Amino acid sequence: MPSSPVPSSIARLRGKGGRYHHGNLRGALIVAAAGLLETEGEAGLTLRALADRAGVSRAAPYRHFADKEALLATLAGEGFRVLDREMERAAAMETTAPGRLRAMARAYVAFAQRYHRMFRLMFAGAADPEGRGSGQLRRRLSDAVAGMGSATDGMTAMTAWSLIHGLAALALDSPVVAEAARAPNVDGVVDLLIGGIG
Amino acid sequence: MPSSPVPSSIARLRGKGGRYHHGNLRGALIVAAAGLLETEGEAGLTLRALADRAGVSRAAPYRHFADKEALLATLAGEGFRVLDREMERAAAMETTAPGRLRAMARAYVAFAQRYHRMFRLMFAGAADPEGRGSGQLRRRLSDAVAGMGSATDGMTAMTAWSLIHGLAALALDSPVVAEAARAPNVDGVVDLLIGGIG
DNA sequence: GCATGATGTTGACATCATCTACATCCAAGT
DNA sequence: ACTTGGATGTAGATGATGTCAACATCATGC
Repeated sequence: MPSSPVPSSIARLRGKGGRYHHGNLRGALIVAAAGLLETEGEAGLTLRALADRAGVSRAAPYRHFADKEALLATLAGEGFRVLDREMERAAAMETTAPGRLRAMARAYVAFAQRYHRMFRLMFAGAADPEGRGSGQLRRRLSDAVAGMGSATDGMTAMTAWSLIHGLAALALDSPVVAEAARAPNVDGVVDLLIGGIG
Repeated sequence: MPSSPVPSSIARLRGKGGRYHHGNLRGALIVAAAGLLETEGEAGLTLRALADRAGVSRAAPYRHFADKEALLATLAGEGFRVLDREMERAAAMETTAPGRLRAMARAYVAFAQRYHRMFRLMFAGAADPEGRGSGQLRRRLSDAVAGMGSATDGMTAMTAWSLIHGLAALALDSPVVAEAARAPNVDGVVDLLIGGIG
C-alpha cells in the first residue's frame, strides 16, 4: 500500500471503466485541439480544456509536447497535410494544366473558409516541426504552374501562390473580397493571372 | 488627511517630478504597445509591461480601453493608417498608372517586412474599431487599378490586392517567397498580373 | 517475478487579464 | 475661494492559465 491513498480521479476513472493510461493521448490531443480551435476559437484552446476533453490530467500533455507552442506547431503541421491532400484530390479530377491550377485555387480558398481558424494558425508564424507543410504546398503549386505555359519559372509559381493565398486570407476579413472568393469567381481571378503567364 | 496613507508609488512619482495624471495615457499606451510588439513579440505584449512602460498602474489602461482586445484592435487600426500613408506617398512619386501600382505593391511588402508583427496583428482577425483600415486600403488599390487598363472592374482590384497581400504575407514565413518579395522582384510579380489585365 | 522507462497524477507557482473599492485631479458653477 | 462631479489613476484581490517537480501506475522485456 502506498503512503498516499489512491487519488480520487483515478478511482473515478476505474469506476467508469477507464484506464490509467490513455492509449493514444498524443493523437487524442491533436484531435481535441482541432475541434476546440474551430468551436471555441484560439482563446478557448487551452491546455486544461484539451486535457479535460481527453479525460486526462492537466500536466499529461507535457509527456507528448514540450509546451503549448509545440502542440500548436504540430497542429498546424496537420493542417498543412490536410490542405495538401485536398488540393491533390481537387487537381486529380482535372485534365488540363490551367484546370488543375484553378481547381487547386478553389480547394485552397475553400479550406481557408471551412477551417478558417486553423488556416490562421497555420500562417501565424509558428512553423510546424518538420517544416514540411508549407514547403510541400509550394512544391505542389510550382509543379502545377510548371506544366502550363512556356515562360514559367520559379517567380511565376511564387506569383500564383501569392495570389491564391492572398485571396484566401483576405476573404476571411473583408466581405468584399469574400465575394470574389466564392467558388465560381475564383476561376476568374486565377484566369487573370493565367492571361499574364501565357 | 485621508484614512489611508499616500501610496508609495505616488510618492515615488512625486519625488521624480511625475504627476498623478499622465496627460495622454491613451496615446502613450498605443506607442508603448507598438514598441513592445516589435521588440518582444506578441507574447511580450502584456498589459503589465505596457503599464510599466508608461509609468502607470496595471489597472490604468482600463480607463481607456475596455479590454486587451480593444487595445489591440486600436493598435491594428493605427497600423492600417500608417500603411495607407506609406502607400500614398509611394504612389505619389510615380507618373504612370502601372508605376503607381508597382510602387504601392513595393510599399505594402516593405511595410510587412519592417513591421512584420504589426502586419500579422492587423490581419489576425481583430477588426479595428472603426473598421476603416482595410476598407481604405482596398479603395486605394481599387483606384490605382481603375486608372489602368480597359477591362478593370472590381474583380481586377480584388485580384491585385490578393496578389500583393499574399506576397507580403507568405514572404514572412517562406524564405523562398521572401526572395520573390525583394523590392526589385516585386515589380516582376506585379507585371505578371498587369500582363493579364491589359 | 521484477526492474525500468514511458505515461499520468497531484499540488504548487508565477504570470496574466480583469474587477471592485478607493484616491486624486481638474474644471465648472456658485 | 469653495464645493462638487466626472475623468483619471491606484491598490488589492480573484480566477484562469502555462509550467514544473515529485510521485504513482502501467507495460514490457529479462
